Amino acid sequence: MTIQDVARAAGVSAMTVSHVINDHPHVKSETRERVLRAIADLDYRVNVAARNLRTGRTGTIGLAVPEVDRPYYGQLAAEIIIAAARHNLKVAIEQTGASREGELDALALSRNRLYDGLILSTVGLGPADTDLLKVDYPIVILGERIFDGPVDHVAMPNVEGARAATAHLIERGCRRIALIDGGAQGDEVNVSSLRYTGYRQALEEAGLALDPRLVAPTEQFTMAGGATAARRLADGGADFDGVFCVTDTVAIGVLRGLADRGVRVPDQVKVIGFDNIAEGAYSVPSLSSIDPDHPLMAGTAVDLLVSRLARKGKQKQVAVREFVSRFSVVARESTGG
Amino acid sequence: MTIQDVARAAGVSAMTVSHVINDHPHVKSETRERVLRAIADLDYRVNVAARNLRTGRTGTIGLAVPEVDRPYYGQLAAEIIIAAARHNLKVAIEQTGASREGELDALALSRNRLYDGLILSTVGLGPADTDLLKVDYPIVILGERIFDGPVDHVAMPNVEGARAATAHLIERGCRRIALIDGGAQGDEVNVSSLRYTGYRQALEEAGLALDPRLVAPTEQFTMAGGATAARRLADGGADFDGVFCVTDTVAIGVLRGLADRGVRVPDQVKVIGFDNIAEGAYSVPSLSSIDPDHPLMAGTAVDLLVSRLARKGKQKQVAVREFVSRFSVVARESTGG
DNA sequence: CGCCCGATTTGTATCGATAAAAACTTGTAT
DNA sequence: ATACAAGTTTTTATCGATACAAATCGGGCG
Repeated sequence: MTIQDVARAAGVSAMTVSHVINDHPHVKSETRERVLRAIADLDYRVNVAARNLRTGRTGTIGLAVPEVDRPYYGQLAAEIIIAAARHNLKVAIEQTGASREGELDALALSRNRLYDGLILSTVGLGPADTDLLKVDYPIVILGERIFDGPVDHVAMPNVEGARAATAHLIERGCRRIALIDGGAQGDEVNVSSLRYTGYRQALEEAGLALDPRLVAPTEQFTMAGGATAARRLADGGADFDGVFCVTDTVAIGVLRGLADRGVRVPDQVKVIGFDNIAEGAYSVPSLSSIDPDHPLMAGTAVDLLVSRLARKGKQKQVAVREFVSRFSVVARESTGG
Repeated sequence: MTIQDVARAAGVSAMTVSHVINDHPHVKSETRERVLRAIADLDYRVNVAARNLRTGRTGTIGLAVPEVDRPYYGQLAAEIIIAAARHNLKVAIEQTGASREGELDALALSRNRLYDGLILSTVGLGPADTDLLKVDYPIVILGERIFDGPVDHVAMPNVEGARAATAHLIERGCRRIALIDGGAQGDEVNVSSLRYTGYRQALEEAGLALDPRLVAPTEQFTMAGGATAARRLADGGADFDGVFCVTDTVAIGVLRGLADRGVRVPDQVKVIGFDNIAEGAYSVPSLSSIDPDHPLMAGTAVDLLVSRLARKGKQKQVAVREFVSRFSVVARESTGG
């Protein structure tokens, strides 16, 4: 079942069929009808592999995220699929396992031309990998800027959001605010370090001291990690009345960890996260958070990618673009009372 | 940068390069070395579109799920990606939006030969669509059996699991057990109706009457739907001391809805879900559930698909296979006390 | 009536890899 | 030395669609 069969059935050439399929102008409507009928009769479908080979386009973009089963990334993926569909693009999802190698693998796959472009949610790649991003297909990085990277970049307002989250706790009466983050990893600039900065700034602005005993690291941004960190914090003896968690997923784990120790939220301790994942609206207590406007981020990431896809051959000298999303504070029960 | 360039650089023919790439035997190791060096020097990558066209295989399987951002499907997708990787297969995720059209679209895409096979998590397709599944590439259905469908099928032990869940509530002392499910849709066999059957059986076995006022429908299997149903139930005046929810996602919404009405879980009402999603272990209270062994289901689905991929040309007369997973009851706080 | 122009249709070459089979090597048995 | 088998490499054709360019058609106009 090829375009040739359709051509034969419709009594035209293969090229005419191709023109019909691709909505080219200059096809008599009577001919178009005949071709369309033949296509329907034979139940013909284009062979995308052949088309890809000839055109060099696949109509698919790659999305590489650490893990699809983490709510944040699942929701991000859903948004990106929606945004890509607006441009008639399919999305193939890669899991990088939050590792540098996984992210490099994702880059390598695009080089196989499986995808026309790649949206890469980085966690593991660092400034040292800048060179690896100098490839001949479009990339958009979702996450922290890779220093001087040669690619477009969509980021959250990490510092400002974290500052607002912490300020929100202060406003609600907290004075001894714990931070649960990824721990310092040298001088690296990442989600954790940026949000730590925002936390520090907010404390400073309010004239509150930063107590190192209240900074609890968790290696993984998971519910398990959050629960463990919260229990450790509660067991540590240091007094605290608020917790800012590096992500909502961690925060949900923290709510659980505090419940394990009989700490009442928000009465004794108030909790706020970052990301505004859907689950936060349904936890008990419901979770206050920073909403970085995911649909906007997803839409922007796809738009940036698409604009470079279009500009394939010609003037590829478009300046690297940087987009930082906006945010809003979503106050729910966990900081109420 | 093609295989020809590599051949030239290595001083061999394109076929020899192809043999090296595909690990064919009968390549002198000295020649292999030379080719590999040329590949590395030129940083060559195969053009998968060309390979796909020639071989008719894409190395990618499709996974069509209602929505990736629902925890159950996200976790399922993650498991399937892992299982597929064991067979060197990539997974492309489609969202069907839980609609019949979306599921049909996913089928159509495979017909475009974008994928070698399809794992389809059905919600909308019914017995009437049996014919549409008679296609020339392998399909595995994840979900309820489409009556007499011509394809392999992986299911959960819905009736037995639901019965066990309800029995668990009874065992913990519940006597007036509510059900939150998808509502009856005619005689259709689906997740909702099967789990309803299990619920009914368990009540019967325990000699408890089925009170229609305790059967609360929710159109969507979402947290929002669960919360709404729970609030309606609590407001309805009918007395109840247990709730069996059709899925964990709904159950988490139910926990929220009950909290909204000041109903204490598990003191006043015990709650159990179905699926054992990761979030259930971290909710407050943590959620009891039925664990249908997702890794086993995902692995089986991929294995079934792969076994048909291998048998492409030859004897395709392998009987349709049916796999029903096992389950276990996971008791947590929501049915404790 | 012949010419020209735009609209419509078609022929040809090609994208890059690999299947199939032919051709060439080498080693070994006769 | 000769033939043959096994190992190694190359030649040729092809997968199915589309870019490009050329051919054909159908009025309108001088």
